[in-house]
Amino acid sequence: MKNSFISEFKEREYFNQCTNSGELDNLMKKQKINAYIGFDCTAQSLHVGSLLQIMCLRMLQRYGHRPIVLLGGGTTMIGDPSGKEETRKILSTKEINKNIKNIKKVFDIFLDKKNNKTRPIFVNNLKWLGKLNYIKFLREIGKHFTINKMLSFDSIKLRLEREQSLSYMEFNYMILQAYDFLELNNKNNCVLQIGGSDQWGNIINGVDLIKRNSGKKTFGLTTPLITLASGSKMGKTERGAIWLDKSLLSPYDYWQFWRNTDDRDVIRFLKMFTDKDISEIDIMKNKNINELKILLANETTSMLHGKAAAKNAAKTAEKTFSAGSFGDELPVIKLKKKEIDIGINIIDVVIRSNLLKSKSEVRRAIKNLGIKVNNNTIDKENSNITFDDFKDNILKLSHGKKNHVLFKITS
RNA sequence: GGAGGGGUACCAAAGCGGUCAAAUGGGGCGGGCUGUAAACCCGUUGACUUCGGUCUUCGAAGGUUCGAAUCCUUCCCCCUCCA
Repeated sequence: MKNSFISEFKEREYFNQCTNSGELDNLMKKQKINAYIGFDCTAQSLHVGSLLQIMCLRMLQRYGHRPIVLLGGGTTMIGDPSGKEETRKILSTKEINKNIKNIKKVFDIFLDKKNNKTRPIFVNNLKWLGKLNYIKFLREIGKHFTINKMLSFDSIKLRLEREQSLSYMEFNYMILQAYDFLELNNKNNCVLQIGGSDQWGNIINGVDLIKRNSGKKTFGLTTPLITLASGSKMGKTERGAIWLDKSLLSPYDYWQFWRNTDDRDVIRFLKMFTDKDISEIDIMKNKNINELKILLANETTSMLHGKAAAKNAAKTAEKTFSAGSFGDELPVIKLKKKEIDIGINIIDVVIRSNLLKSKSEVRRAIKNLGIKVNNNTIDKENSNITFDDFKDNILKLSHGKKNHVLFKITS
């Protein structure tokens, strides 16, 4: 049973549901297959919420299978009602194309493009969805779907039960996704669709459609929704999404995200989000939990941003937290010499750092002893920053224990 | 179509003419303890402020009043029951 895609899939806790995992396992042992995952292109990039799916694609490659990355240029124009309370905002084609271009970069990083046998195929479903003829589509595809069944799917049912409006446009989403699978099955011999657990309904619709339309057997496989030990969804922090894009989230912040993992999630995340062998992780289990967190942060960060960036992030964290100093991965803000000559208030400096948004927040933070300059707590809100506060032209400003910014003087 | 209930800050939910920038809980943020964890304890949670105050907010728009989240009118949206 060892060393099969499905068994490792289960060991790493990627497994939620499968249309027929025994049969799929046999198939994947016997031959190399093409499998696809679709990605929504509503946002300008992907965030950790998609990371598990990306890891699935990587694993496919490791077992010699070929991943197909479907960037939903067409379906994004419709909007998946799954798990959504309201209709999504409708994006223009231009915006979607811009997003697709940027999202593709993520896969260029995570997936291996050198091996000819496993090199990923990128497709945009707008290519076929955009050309569909309505009457023809209804006659050939629409006839396989019964409204009775469509109404029973969670994505639809929940919306109707809550009497939230569901447009005819969105109602068609699952058919389009099913059609995607059919198309990929025909054109690319794709026999497996993987997705998050919320995609189950959409996926089995595709499996059914292919069966009815061409009599071929295909598979669906889903991953669980990752909830944190604290009960919340992964990847959504108050400060914003954990983007897989260094222009939206710095390597250091990405590293910090993993470093701050809840104790109870560390082993699970090592299995899910690193390439470490399961056996290796099992041995490490008893290691110091903080070392494991650092390992997790290093592994995940180097996978996305490269070894050097991970190392820098780790070094900066080490200096900032353990040595009470600072590292060069911290954000740097420039301050003009003249501004200090004139006299610049601590409140304005904090605002400039973007650590806090309003002056009231800053005043509050000062009152709560949450603002520090070079590790010294500020307790008066009407103090000024002076040249003496800069050592080697650097001033470290902190909000709380984890948020630091460096200031430098420029003439 | 008929009858009733409701829309309050990030969320849930009190308030029902002045003492309301609005109880309470959750969440967030900060402090303490620790391990950049969890749990727990404390503080804080509209904006601006010369710290005296000032300005904007309770579905939307009007009105009554010295004064409205609270009363009236119209409109929009949601929920429950009946047909």
